[in-house]
Amino acid sequence: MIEPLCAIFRRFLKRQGLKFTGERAKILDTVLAQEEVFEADQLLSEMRQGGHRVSKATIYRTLKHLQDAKIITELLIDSKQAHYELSFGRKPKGHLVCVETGRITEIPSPWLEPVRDRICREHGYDPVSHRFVIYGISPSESRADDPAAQDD
Amino acid sequence: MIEPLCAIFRRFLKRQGLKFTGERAKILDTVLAQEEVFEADQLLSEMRQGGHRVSKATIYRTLKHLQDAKIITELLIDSKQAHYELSFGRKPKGHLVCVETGRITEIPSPWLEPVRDRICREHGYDPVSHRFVIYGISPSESRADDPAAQDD
DNA sequence: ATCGATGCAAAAACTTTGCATCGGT
DNA sequence: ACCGATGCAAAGTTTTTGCATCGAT
Repeated sequence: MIEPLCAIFRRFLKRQGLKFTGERAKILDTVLAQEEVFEADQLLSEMRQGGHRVSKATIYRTLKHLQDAKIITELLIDSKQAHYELSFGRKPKGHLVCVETGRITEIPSPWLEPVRDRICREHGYDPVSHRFVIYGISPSESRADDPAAQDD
Repeated sequence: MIEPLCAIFRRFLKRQGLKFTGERAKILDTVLAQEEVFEADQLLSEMRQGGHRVSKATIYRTLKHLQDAKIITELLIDSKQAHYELSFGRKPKGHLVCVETGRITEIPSPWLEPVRDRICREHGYDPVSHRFVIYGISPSESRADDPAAQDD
């Protein structure tokens, strides 16, 4: 049986001399409800819709702790805004991003980890993590772009 | 013999009904002088040091055109700031980033392109580009972190 | 002469921070 | 009771935009 992430976060906080507050619990709940990649902003509005009042500042502060606790991971999809995903107990995934719609699809890529470790070894680095992002145009979009494509 | 990038940029601009100005020429020169990954800010200060006065706005506007012209590529190293590198006529590279020093090393990874194309095909996507970034700790840094390491 | 380009400063978008107050432990 | 956490608003960063003027074609 799996230990709930809530308990894991709680333990992490205690170890750091930090407190497990109602706000942090609510934020973690909202994070756990995310099915896909999410942003700070999105959490805020979902929480407000759910009738929970939390400040932006607390969201950002908590996201940082969740990263330290290895519960979420920051992705690098674009350089304007931070994107996160649940990562606890999961192998790092790659991401396929549609440059037209912004849609993000996870792609399993277990073979990347050995590659990363080999490259780090070659450079004398200690591996920490890695990101693999593919940009493409999703099916419906590329068809719309192509005047030669016949749809019947 | 290789056509100078300046001419390529000029042609690109003309094709788009845009103008080749002194500022754009200077910015391209400065970009071409970059040996590694660079940022908008860095270009600005290097140009000012070189006695060229350009506005931040023009730098950003020109960087956008240089990307459209495929002369530079925006990397995704962190979500705070845009990083660029010269990319004209080069295969996409991966990047090894030291999380302690911020140092960025290019890593050739020609095998990623076929992987990208296969994954795109599987999802019905048209491939556009990809990014592969490895985070690690560079040799001297990881030694400094490790109290057991003996250096003699 | 046209119409895009420039510089400046203001605005925007995202994230961080200072401070008084609140609340876990 | 202590000391970290919160909310708010202000400040910080990076990037974008409006506008009057400049300049390439």
